[in-house]
Amino acid sequence: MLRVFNTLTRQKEVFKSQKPNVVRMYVCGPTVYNYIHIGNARSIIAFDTIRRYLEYLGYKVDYVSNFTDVDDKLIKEANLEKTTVSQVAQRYIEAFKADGAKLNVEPATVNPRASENIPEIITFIQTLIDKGYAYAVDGDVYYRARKFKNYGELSDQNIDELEQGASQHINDTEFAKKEDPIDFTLWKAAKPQEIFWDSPWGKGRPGWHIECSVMSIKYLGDTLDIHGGGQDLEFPHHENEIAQSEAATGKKFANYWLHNGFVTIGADDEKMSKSLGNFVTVHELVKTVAPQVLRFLMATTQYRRPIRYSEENLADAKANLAKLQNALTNINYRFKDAIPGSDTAVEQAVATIKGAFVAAMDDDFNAQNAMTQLYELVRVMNTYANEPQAKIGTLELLQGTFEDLTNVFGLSFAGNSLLDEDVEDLINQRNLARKHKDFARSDEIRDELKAKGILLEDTAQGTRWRRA
RNA sequence: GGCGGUAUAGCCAAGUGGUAAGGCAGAGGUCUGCAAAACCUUCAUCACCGGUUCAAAUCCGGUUACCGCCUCCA
Repeated sequence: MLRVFNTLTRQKEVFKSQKPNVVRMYVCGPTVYNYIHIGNARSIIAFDTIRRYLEYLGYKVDYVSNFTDVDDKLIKEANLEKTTVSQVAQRYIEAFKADGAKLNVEPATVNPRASENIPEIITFIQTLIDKGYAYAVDGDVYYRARKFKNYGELSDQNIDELEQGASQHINDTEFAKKEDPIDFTLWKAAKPQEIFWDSPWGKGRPGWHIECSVMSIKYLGDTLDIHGGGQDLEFPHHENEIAQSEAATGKKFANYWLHNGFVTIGADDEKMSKSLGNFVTVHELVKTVAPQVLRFLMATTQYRRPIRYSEENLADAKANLAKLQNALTNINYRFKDAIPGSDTAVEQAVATIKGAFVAAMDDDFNAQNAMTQLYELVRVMNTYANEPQAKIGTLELLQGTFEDLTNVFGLSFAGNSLLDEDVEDLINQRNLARKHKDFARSDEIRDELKAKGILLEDTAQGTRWRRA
């Protein structure tokens, strides 16, 4: 039975979807004015892993994640490059999808864009005005936060205790227009030369928070099963989404709120963020680090915990990944001399491992404990790879279980493809040399292959190879 | 100021009352022509102080350090 930590209640709750076997899930996506960095990747991978586990459990997951493609930063970037907002957005949306593919992230069911949902956004804002939850001032529209009785519930904020301007990102002229400092923008009037859409309040563009309410409701319905995002979105973004959505629909917006922890960097473990400038983009990192290494590091850490970004952690991830790959390679090599049948002791061990794996993931996606089970599976695989007589049924079970479990983390391992004939020939020559105890020649061939990135291993069942 | 998070071996990290999972690195061993891979064995009393309890990393009180959010951020 799956239990998840719900930010709304600050405790683990039994997960129950509204429709049996279907999960409606919305995750806040990026503002596409730049390449995504490791911190963004963490969020994407965390929720992709959660999605994969839900799918492992048999749920169909309707997964919606937006692209914020209209906002101040995009306008600024477009001006800087002397191009249009939509061209900047298009470029980074494509980059986002390319990075995601490298990280083995499943494509979302829908990636709605703010700019493509303007009529719906305007209608939604009008509804809020009609209900008295919003007001227009000089072409801007603001949400009357204090009128929403549960404002602050998600992040446990007492409205009167909020320190105005504590984040140092306030704009005095904007505050002057608001009835109350905590009110937030739904619609923003366009300045000259800025991208705009016509609206009942004049030319302008949507505020940041409104698009998520509008698009999640449009694609997934009034009440989501799961709403996800980074911890930095709890307040005010998600608080505002709740206020907007529930004021408009009169229904609960999301049953479970999940928030992932940050990626930290440096001696003080500071949060990696664009504003601090201490970020590494995925685009850059994958030039020197295999994407799967990053995926491993992030997917195998419990999603709410912080992750320190460091050379050492990447090296650890790489070593562990090799451990997994070796186990699969070792098992794969036994098919050629295996006989039909299966070993019940191994089958029982595998069943125990799978049970413990599910129990771990059921506990708020405890990836660390789940990984412990994967390592246990690896041990069983390696031990079985040394069996004098392997059986096909057991090999298939080990191989299949390994694939199913690693797939939950979004890891996929290539089997050994056939070597070209020259390499195969060299291996045969070497084995002949070894037979004649010509170890000089034997080692020479091994070094030659090593230079090509192919490592040989002599086992009781013959020589096997793997890529370095 | 308000709200929240973190502190466990050289590193990563699980564990919320019953006597410290797992991985990497290290040490020893088995196997091997040598190697590699693998397997086996080994390696901590849990930031600090005080309290409750037969029993605490786990509960209570206090202290310290670091991080985050308070309308830019995943």
